Amino acid sequence: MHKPQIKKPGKNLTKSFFNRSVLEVAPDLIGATLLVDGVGGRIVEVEAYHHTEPAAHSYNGPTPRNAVMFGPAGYAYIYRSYGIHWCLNFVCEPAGSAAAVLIRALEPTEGLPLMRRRRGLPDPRLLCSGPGRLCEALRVTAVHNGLALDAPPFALFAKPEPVEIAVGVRIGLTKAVDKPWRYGEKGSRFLSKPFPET
DNA sequence: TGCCCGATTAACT
DNA sequence: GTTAATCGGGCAA
Repeated sequence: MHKPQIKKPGKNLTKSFFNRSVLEVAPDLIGATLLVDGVGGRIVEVEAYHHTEPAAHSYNGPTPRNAVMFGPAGYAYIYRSYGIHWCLNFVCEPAGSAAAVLIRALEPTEGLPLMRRRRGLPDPRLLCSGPGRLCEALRVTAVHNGLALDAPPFALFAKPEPVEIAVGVRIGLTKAVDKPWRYGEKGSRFLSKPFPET
């Protein structure tokens, strides 16, 4: 009689969600839920990249590594960072824009024991607070490069309610350092770095 | 072919 | 605050 209710964090995100300006999609992702094989949490920090600015991997045109960025919206672009870490991006805008959103931090909600084991650290704040960290916690690697975001192993749900957004400059760059294309949930304790107070 | 450096992290002092 | 770890992309030669 009582129907077991799967509590969805929000409505499923489709490819059309990503087929917009990367500067609209990026803040819209704050508060959305990202799961990989059922493990993940709420997105609390992202950065936008676009081929027209020199900080983007796509700035110098297509290569084997960044090919996915030049494809259609709604797919995962994954690259190796500093020879050590993996970083996860969502491709946005019509094919050829080579625009993407880097997922920088999650608030862990699903599969915490598994994430703790993968990370080897008990502190929930250190599970997904950084692009390399969250890829390790969700076990995202090159095998996910080019996969659609609206099909397993990915699951994405829109934010169920509005979120207060903080804006700042992107982290770890030497080029185009002044663009305010970093977005986060204001006051979140799961950011890779705090946003400077206004 | 060789060289430099990066959308990072953790373990140091 | 500093630095080692570690490797593929991109460019010069």
